[in-house]
Amino acid sequence: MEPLSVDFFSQPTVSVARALVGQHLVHDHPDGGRLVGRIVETEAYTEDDPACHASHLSYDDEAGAVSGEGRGADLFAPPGDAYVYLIYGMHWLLNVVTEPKGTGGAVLIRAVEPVLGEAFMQEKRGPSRRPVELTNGPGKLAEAFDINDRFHGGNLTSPPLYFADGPSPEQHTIATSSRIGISKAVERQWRFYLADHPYVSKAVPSDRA
DNA sequence: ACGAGGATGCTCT
DNA sequence: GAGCATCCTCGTG
Repeated sequence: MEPLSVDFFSQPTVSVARALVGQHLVHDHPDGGRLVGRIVETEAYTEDDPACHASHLSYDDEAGAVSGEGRGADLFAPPGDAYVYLIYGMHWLLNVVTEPKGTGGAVLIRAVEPVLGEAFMQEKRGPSRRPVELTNGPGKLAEAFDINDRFHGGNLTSPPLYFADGPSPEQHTIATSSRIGISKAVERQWRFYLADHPYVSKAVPSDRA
């Protein structure tokens, strides 16, 4: 499996979010072997986006550093870097940083369909869990793939954690909606998912909540 | 099947 | 102190 390159992630965030649907997420786990999931749902977050952690920050080109304070500063990192953070005090969410260094943005990986390593994912998530519940949400897939803040700031363009080619996206219908679980910029249709796919998360988009 | 509410801790938008 | 890019359990029908 050849990793998707830095160039792939240096593109505009919304384009990357759409292009990642149908690709694979791969984790070569030291204990669990190779874990692979097909990405079925993503969301885009950009620098000028009120719902994004980078929205109140900017980049000082002279200084070559982020102006302002906050966790969102890491969204200005080089494309292909991991942005992993804790939400609701419990769940890790995996994002991949987009656009050139100095431009803030990332794509949230919201759901995948297990392709390889399902037994290990079952072990991580709990033995009595139904298969569809293993990875049909951003917190769930992080737990199933054993992803937490130890990956934050590392690159996602080489093992052990990376993205790889999947079936051509043109073979599938990619639908869009408002993003899930946000209170700002709910009008932006920046969630991308495979229409009618069973592993897409069940939550309701924020403009119809 | 579905909805309500709680868990739990970091960030400050 | 409030809000948060979530998930699970426990009610009710």
